[in-house]
Amino acid sequence: MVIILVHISDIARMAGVSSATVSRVINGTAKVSEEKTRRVEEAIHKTGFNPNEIARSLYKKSSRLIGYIVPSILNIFLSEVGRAIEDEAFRNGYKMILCNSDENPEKEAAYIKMLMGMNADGIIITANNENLDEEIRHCPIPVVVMDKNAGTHCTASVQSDNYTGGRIATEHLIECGCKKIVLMRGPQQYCSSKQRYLGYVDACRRHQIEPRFVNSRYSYDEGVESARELFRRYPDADGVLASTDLVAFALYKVIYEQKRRVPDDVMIVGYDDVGLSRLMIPTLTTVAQPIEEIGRLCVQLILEQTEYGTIQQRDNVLPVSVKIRETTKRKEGV
Amino acid sequence: MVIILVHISDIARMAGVSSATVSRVINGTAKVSEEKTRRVEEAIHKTGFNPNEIARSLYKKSSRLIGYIVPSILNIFLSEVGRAIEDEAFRNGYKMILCNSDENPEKEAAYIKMLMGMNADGIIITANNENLDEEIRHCPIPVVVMDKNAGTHCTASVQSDNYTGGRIATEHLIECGCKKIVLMRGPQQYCSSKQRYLGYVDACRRHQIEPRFVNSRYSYDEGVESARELFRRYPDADGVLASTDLVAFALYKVIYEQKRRVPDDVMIVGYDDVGLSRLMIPTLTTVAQPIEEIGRLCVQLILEQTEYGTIQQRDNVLPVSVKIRETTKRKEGV
DNA sequence: CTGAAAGCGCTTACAG
DNA sequence: CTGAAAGCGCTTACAG
Repeated sequence: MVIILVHISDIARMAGVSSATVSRVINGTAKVSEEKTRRVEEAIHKTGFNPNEIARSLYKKSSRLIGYIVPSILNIFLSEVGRAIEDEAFRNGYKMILCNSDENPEKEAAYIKMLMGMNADGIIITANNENLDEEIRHCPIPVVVMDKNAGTHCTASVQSDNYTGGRIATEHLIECGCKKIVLMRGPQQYCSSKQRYLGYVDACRRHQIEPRFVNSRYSYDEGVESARELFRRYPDADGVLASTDLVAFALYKVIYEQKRRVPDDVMIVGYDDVGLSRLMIPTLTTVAQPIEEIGRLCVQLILEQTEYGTIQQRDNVLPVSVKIRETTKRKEGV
Repeated sequence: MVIILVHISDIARMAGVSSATVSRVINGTAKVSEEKTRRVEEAIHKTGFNPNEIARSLYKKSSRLIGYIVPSILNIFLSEVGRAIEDEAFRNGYKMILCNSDENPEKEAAYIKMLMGMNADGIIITANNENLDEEIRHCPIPVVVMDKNAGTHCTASVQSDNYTGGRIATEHLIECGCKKIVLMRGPQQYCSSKQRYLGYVDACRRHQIEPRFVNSRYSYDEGVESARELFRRYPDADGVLASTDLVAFALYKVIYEQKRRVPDDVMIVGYDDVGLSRLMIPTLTTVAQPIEEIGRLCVQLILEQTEYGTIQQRDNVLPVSVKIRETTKRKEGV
């Protein structure tokens, strides 16, 4: 089957006008007489003409494409943010290119270069690359950094209030009556983890509780290791703050192995509030990041920069809250 | 900060050659003298020149972009396939545009139109849209349909062997000694679900077991409903085939509520083998779809069609296998 | 081996 | 209001 592509010149010929006029009708960029408008619209309708975006992009220097660069979409939190970004992009006529970097700086650089070459309108990136700021120094398109502070060369940053997250999670456990609270502390080179740690420590201090922690990365398997270490070092722990919901899930496994009861022996608070946390058994109390809003704001910032050439607020910190579910419960007599 | 974009003409001037020669050096499309090649490469290196892909696309009518249209990336299986697609695309210098359709035909159509307008090189779609085939009839770019049979107008299809999946899952439960096996049957308008059902029924017949089923959609919440109905209708069920791993997870919840023991009272087999199935407690026996391979093949088919204008095998059915974990166990004396 | 020229399919000053 | 022309930044016949 041969499919004949129709171009703007075909429409022009059919409607007896110039290509310029057709373009004006399509984009509404200038007044066109009613009669010609009608003829153009008819021709477009009849042929199913779909303007070539690439040609338009070349002239406009904008492809209405946004790159989302993350370690991996297999990380549920990043996947949920990606969904939110894609939604907001779609609403505004943009498309999202998904880029999994595996935290590999070369892959990140390759993607940034690709996106630049494509006249992407913006990049949303979450990376732990030391050189990222240098990397995007010569990037002519807006770069929004997610989940960390804005470097010198990026356009803006969006993150949630990790300090408060760490603090209120701890306070919640304290209110529930926990005395031996242990933090599964995420990698301290991530400023999100560092902030949560600080929030945790401050809450402990304020309530005269001794801070304890084990280091924990964000993957499930490493979560299992950390959880084992946790109960080795703190066998009497009665409250645990997991670094993510997935790590909390890993913690469940160890708790199950050790036949500890939740929440009676140990209470648990996760972090992120991904969809999964509501499904776990027992359902997981967790610190909810405003995932929808994070995604929406990242896109909005890019549109703002593209449209006005500047941005109202460069560093954006979104509020978090504790979603109380079955893994925490106020103890009798507290 | 002003970023000066360098163009091919700048390189040409710096190297004292024509743009054509620069292009030839970059693309290796023709012999260029050593001396000029050196000068061009030097200029490119010095300026960090990054060719404008949009301009190239316009001429080449290929943007090296592949669209992945799915109901939602929040579906873990689709997210994992997406990761595999993106990997394979990256390896070949392609980028993936992620499109969540929410099973909304209008969104699907909008995305297909967008992708056509962008000279995308291919579309990978999984949809249950009756009119999809008509939709892509006038689509000049290759369309690979995932998880269902190829319609008349699509380029190719990729799916795993759902009939066998249903059959071997059932046989596994039978071998484990289950007598009252219930299928949580996915929507029968999906041919994948239908095939699994047929495989289940055939396995039952062959072993003189009566087929039983409850209808179940693919979401967690609907899974919970179906699981409740299941034990209402078949309180003595000793083996359950869940329609997906996520539905199996929903089943866990109901089983937990009803204090049934797994695998002693009920054995469970999931479907898909998403990462989550290995993390569940107990770990889930499931029918593994070759996720990596599905993604890779979808991309390969598009490249094949793009490169050769034809495809070796239009309908592709990939093998499945049972991954045995803790939810099934051979009963004593079987 | 190499350059001038045409062309990819649009959009927008410019002139009327 | 409208069209002819130039231009977006590349690539590739074409001619030498």
